[in-house]
Amino acid sequence: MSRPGLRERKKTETLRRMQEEALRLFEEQGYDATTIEQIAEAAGVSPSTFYRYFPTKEDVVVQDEYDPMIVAAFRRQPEGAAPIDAFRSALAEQFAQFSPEDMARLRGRVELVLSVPALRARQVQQVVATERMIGEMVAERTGRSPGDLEVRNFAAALIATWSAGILVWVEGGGQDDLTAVLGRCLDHLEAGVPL
Amino acid sequence: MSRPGLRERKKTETLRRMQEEALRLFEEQGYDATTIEQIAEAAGVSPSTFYRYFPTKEDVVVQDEYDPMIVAAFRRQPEGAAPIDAFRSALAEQFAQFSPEDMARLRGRVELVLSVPALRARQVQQVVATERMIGEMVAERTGRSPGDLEVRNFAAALIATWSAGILVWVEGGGQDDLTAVLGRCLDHLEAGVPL
DNA sequence: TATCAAATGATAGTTACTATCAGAAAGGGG
DNA sequence: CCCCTTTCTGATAGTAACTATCATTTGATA
Repeated sequence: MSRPGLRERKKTETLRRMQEEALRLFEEQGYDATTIEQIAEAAGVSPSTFYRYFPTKEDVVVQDEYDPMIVAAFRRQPEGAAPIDAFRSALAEQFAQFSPEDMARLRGRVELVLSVPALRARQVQQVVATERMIGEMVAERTGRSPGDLEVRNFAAALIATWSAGILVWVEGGGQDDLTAVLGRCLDHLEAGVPL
Repeated sequence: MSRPGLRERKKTETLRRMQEEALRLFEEQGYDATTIEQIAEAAGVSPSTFYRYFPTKEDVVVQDEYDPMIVAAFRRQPEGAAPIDAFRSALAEQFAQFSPEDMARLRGRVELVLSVPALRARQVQQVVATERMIGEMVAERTGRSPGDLEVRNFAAALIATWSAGILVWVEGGGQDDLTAVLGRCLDHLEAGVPL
């Protein structure tokens, strides 16, 4: 029953502080120019402690809570729906409950990740994991094998469209309605990406 | 007129030797367990020289000559053709002149890249660059802007399909006809990735 | 052969990351 | 309140990728 004890509170507090200071330093002096020592120093811990919380420097930035949320939303869609429609609904549901601050944070993070090669690389691993999850879910829904060429192709194309949409959205300054942009991407994909 | 002098021949020879020895060592003892020092030693050069040829350890493996070739083949396709058809032809033309040895090498390299996270990350940069080039070419052909949402989406989906096809091909042991696999992927994409 | 430019090797340094171990701090039982 | 166990932290030492710099060698050229 007992709420999180002092020990656990201290841990989450330390984690939050390290992330905050790290992002601040990255913005102030750039990602590469910021050392682990500086981050640890700013957060009032030793470098050893930093590595206990984050396996790599990149992980301070790239630790996605959104992808799993959207995958979960996808899973909640009715069984009968076409996979692409299920995904469309899942995206809409998810972003509908994002506050403007959430959107701004998302955009800021995407911009940082885009500007630092090491972070971009790390982000890709996340995306690949998400692609695999989607592939597995779709395989289950349609009664196909996860290794099926079309299942793989569907998942790959879906992720690609999703990413392209977010990129264009960020490049546009985050002014447009993200759900609408992604909707247009999905429509275009469903039509066979004609030009 | 004069053919490449001794100097240049030595350079390409050194490059080839370093790549060869690196791949051998990677296979024998693993990527991470192989140091630059060992590669340099095996190739009979100093570590300094290694870094003069390859900016990073990853670049010994990931330095694609195929992507540019396919982009060039794409560029050679008739102006009037639909972009997706142009790409289909470009792929077919390209792989048609691959020897079985080339195919085996391609497969081996893909497998190595897949198995090492650092290499996968590096490979992505290449793919992103290729995606951009395709986007620009398509924009030019269709008279649209390179930042156009549909142009971006087309390029992203195309690259995704391409990658998915190669992955499935490699997972199948490279037995299937790669051109056929990629053809099926493109057909599926053109149909709107239905499931 | 003498000269110039390019390629190489050697050295020293920075930084991300790992391994290990001793000490501090939190939790639970008497 | 004190002891004991567990968990977290800090310090130290080390590896290896990568950078910067400079002296040396080697291919090209006149």
